[in-house]
Amino acid sequence: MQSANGALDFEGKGVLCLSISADILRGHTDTIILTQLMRGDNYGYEINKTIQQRTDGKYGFKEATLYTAFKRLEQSGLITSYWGEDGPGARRRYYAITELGREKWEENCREWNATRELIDSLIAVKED
Amino acid sequence: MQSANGALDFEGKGVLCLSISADILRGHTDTIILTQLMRGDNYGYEINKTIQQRTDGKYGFKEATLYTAFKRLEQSGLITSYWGEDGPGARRRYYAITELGREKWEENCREWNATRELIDSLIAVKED
DNA sequence: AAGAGATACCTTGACAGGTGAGGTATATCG
DNA sequence: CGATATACCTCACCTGTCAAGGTATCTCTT
Repeated sequence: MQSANGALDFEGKGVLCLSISADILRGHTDTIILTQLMRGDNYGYEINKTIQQRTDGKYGFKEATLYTAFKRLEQSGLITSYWGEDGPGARRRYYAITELGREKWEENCREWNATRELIDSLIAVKED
Repeated sequence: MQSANGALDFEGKGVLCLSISADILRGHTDTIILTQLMRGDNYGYEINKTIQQRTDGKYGFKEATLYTAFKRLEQSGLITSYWGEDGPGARRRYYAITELGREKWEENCREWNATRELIDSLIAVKED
């Protein structure tokens, strides 16, 4: 997954990425999406835009990544989905986090804290 | 890659893992290995043992992962290898970090710092 | 001398997540 | 009417991880 220059190219489909290689974010995709849904029901396109805004355009999911993640999360019972009311623009599929999803989110956050410390200690060049 | 319970099982081949799912460490493998080599030439088995010691047995590479990583790093010109002198025990293949490897290591460390902040901001449930 | 166990390396096939490249449909604006 | 934005979806491919196998050497025990 790591590209030749170690970073993602700046490319189309409404997604902006730079500096952060895909493999490093891998494993956080689900947690990031669950986090957005902790704030309330939302639909894919909007979730991704929020993420891009929050990171000043530094990061966003590729659409394929996003929708496979939704599928995976729904099949795992962490989220549910429903079609939004017919409003203006294209139809929207809304997602809602389940109780199981909330538990998973909390677990993932704890795991992230542990991981941060772990990696910090493993990429530090120091004597034993 | 995420196992059913979201964590790695505690299993054989001299590797101890718990709590941290594999996908989360993915992308840091190369950096972790390069870090060990920043301290001096070393061989695979020892590198892995050091990592396990440093993490109090919480993390270690599976052997297959380790040796594929060495291959990948050598093919990318980030490390070189040579057979150790015939000493006691089995033969050892030593690895040394190259100048390119040092540059990559520094780049990866910078990337890690950026990633940490990024994920911290993305898994925080707060208002805009 | 035979066997167990630790050290040390390696390969193969399967699997899962990310994603480029394609697609569909609707609404708005010039 | 065409372009653009919104909004969703699928497929094939690539890459990293890893279970499960393997080989060889040395030491310690029986």
